[in-house]
Amino acid sequence: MARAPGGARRRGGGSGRRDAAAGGGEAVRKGHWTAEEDAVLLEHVRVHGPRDWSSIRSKGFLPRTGKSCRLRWVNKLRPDLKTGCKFSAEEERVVLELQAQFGNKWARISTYLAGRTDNDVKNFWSTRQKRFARLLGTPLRGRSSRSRSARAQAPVASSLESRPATVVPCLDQVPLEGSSSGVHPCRAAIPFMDAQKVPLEGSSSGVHPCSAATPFMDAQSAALAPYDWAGSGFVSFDGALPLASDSHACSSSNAAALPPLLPLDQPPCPLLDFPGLPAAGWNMAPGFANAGAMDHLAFQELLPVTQPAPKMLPFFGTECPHGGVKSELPDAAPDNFFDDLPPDMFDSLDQPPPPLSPPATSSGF
DNA sequence: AAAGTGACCAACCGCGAAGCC
DNA sequence: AGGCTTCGCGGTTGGTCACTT
Repeated sequence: MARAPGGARRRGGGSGRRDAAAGGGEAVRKGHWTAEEDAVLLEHVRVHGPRDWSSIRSKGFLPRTGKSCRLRWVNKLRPDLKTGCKFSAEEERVVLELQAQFGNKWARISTYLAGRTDNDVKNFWSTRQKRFARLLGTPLRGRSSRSRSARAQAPVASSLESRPATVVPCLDQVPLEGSSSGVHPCRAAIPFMDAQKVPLEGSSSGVHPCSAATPFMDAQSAALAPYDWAGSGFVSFDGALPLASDSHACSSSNAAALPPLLPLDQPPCPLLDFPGLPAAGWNMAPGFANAGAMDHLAFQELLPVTQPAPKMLPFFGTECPHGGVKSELPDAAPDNFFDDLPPDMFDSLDQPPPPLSPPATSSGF
């Protein structure tokens, strides 16, 4: 949703309050950022890189805490962000699957989504949870489940994350469009898979999810997952999306003993080359053109970006005028592709994930 | 047209981890 | 080793816009 530029709105009303309390006497500005502040921050990043946030204030560049500066950079000023673009169906799918895999590790999840921040993902998920809660008539614990008016009347409860033993909404009770009755929730819940063919955990087939999932995707589903890693075990149904640095490992005879296999340990590194970058507007340090989760690495090594990073997630559709992309999956994958699914559909898979081989260190973790 | 509500978004806070001295 | 500082993350809050009633 296109919004008034930062600074147009003021949190708490007025022209941005100043907290004189924090710090040693000097007022710390809070609230929305002005264009001038953004410019100062950008200049600081240009010169020093996305680091030394505290020095921004200590050196008197901005009356903002380092924390606030970092947040502003990460969420709004980073040049590789998609701003103003809703999550596409594919992004939505990725979020769902990674959330099932990682839980509410938004920062981690966001590394797999070009141009999306943890805040984006978090907000997206939260909104989605609320939507489903409403659809299912199963109020979420916590603020998210309440309408604004209700919010004002009730104390804030626990977070979404702190839900107790998960109650997986019974899909039988959910009027799923096109869902076939009698299908195991795991099957029904994943419409882009051929529900009848997805091997269930504990099935006697002995088919490793890695090798099993892909071939069972129907043609249309496959078309919806054009990213290259979709074909190598992107989806698994044994509780967690597997991670694997070597997709060939899936074919190993002792596949069951293998670490998780999701071939995502190469996070969409530096991500997209966004034509909408303000590259011409401000001089980015070398390596910043594709700075993302790799901010620090990119800057530390000052890797010149000699060629655009591959578009890791080209399926997101056409580019938005301001640098993001619009979903372009008209009929096959409507934007509300998952809208008919219960919010906790992956909760049944949300068991403590097996020890993951951490994503490649290049991911910045 | 106004009120109510949902969706989206920006930014804050608290906490924990990591790094430094 | 322990305290302090900085940074990063997840959760939460509150504002605005858009849509519905």
